[in-house]
Amino acid sequence: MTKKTTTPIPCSQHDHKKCKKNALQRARQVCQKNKVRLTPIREKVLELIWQSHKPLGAYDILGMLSTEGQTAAPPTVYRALDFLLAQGLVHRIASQNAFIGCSLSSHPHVSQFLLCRDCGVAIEIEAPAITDAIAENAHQYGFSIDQNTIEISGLCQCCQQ
Amino acid sequence: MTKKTTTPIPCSQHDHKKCKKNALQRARQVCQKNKVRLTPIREKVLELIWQSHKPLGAYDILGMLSTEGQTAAPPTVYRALDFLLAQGLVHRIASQNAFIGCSLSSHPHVSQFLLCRDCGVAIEIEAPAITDAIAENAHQYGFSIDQNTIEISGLCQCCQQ
DNA sequence: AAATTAATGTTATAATGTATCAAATTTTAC
DNA sequence: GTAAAATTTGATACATTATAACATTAATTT
Ligand SMILES: [Zn+2]
Ligand SMILES: [Zn+2]
Ligand SMILES: [Zn+2]
Ligand SMILES: [Zn+2]
Repeated sequence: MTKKTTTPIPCSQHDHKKCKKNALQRARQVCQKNKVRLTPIREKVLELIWQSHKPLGAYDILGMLSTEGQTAAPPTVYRALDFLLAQGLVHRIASQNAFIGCSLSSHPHVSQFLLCRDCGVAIEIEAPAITDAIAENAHQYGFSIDQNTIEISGLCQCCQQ
Repeated sequence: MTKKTTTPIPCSQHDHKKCKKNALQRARQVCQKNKVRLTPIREKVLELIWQSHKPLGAYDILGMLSTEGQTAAPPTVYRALDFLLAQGLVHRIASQNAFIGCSLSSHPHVSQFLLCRDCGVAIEIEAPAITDAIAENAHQYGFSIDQNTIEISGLCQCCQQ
C-alpha cells in the first residue's frame, strides 16, 4: 500500500525540497513504467520547473539552462516539455503560456488549477465535483471530452491578507 | 419582458445571419449602457469574429481587415479585441490563442466553452453546476476567484458520426 | 558490428503580442 | 463656438512564444 501523498498548499510554508524530491522520484517511476527515457536534459528541465510552484515560461527555462554552463536553443526546451507533457509530468498553463510540475502524476487526472495573480503560485486541485459537472454538461450537448483546461485565477489565501 | 435567447448548437444548421445580427445588436446595447463607443473598427472586428462560431486568431482578423481595403497593423486589432474583451463582447480562448464572440453578452457570466477539435466550433455554455463546483472548491482553499478559464476540448455531436 | 531508432544540436523562421510616439478624432469646459 | 483635454487610431519597431528542417550524436535492436 502506498502512502497517501499529502499535498501542502504551496503558497504556504512547506518542505519544498521534499516536494521536489518526491516529484522527481515519481517522474522516474512513471518513465520506467511507460518504458520511456528520462534523459539528463529532460530531468534537468523537470527539476527547473520544480524549483517553485509558479509556472515557468519556456524561455525562463531556457535561460536557466543556459546560465548553467550548458548551451541550449528553444527546440531543446520545447522537446523536453513535450516529452514531460506526454508523460503527464507537467501541465501547460494556457492562460500564461507557461508550464508547471504535476503534483498528481502518479494517477490519472484532469488538469485543474487555481492560479494566484499576486504571488503567481499554481495550486493543482483534484475536484471530482468539477469534473463531474463538466461531464454532465458535455453529455447534454452530446459532446465527448478529450481534454480539460480548467484555470481559475484569483487570490490565494496567503495573498488576501 | 425580454424574449428568451434560444442558443442553437452552433455546429448544427441554424440561421447564422440572425445569430450574427443579434450579436451586433446586443453589442450596441451593451456599449450604450456602458457609455463606451463601438467605433467602426471595433464593430468591424466584432463582425469578423461573428462570421463563424470558430475562434479566430488576431492575425486572422488582421488579414481579413487588410483584404477589405483598409490597411491595419497588429495594434489596431489587439486594441479592438481588448475593448471587446473589456465590454464582455468576446472571449479569449487561451488554449488556442484565439477569440470568439460572446453568446451571452446580455448578462453576467463566466467563460465556459466546449471546443471541437475536429470542426473547430466553440460552444459557449452556461453551467451553474460547474461554476458552483469551482466556487466550492476554491472556497476550501481560501481562494478568491477573479476569472475562470474553462475550456473543454473534444468532439462535438456532429463530428462524432 | 551493422542497421535502426531515438534523442539532441543548430539555424532559421513563423506566430503571437506589446511599447512607443505621432496624428487625428471626439468630448469636455469655458 | 472655440480651446483644451481626453480618447482613438496610425505607424514603426520590437518582444515573446513556438516550430520547421536538417545534421549529428547516442542508444537500442538485429
Ligand atoms: Zn513545494
Ligand atoms: Zn496534474
Ligand atoms: Zn450562428
Ligand atoms: Zn460569454
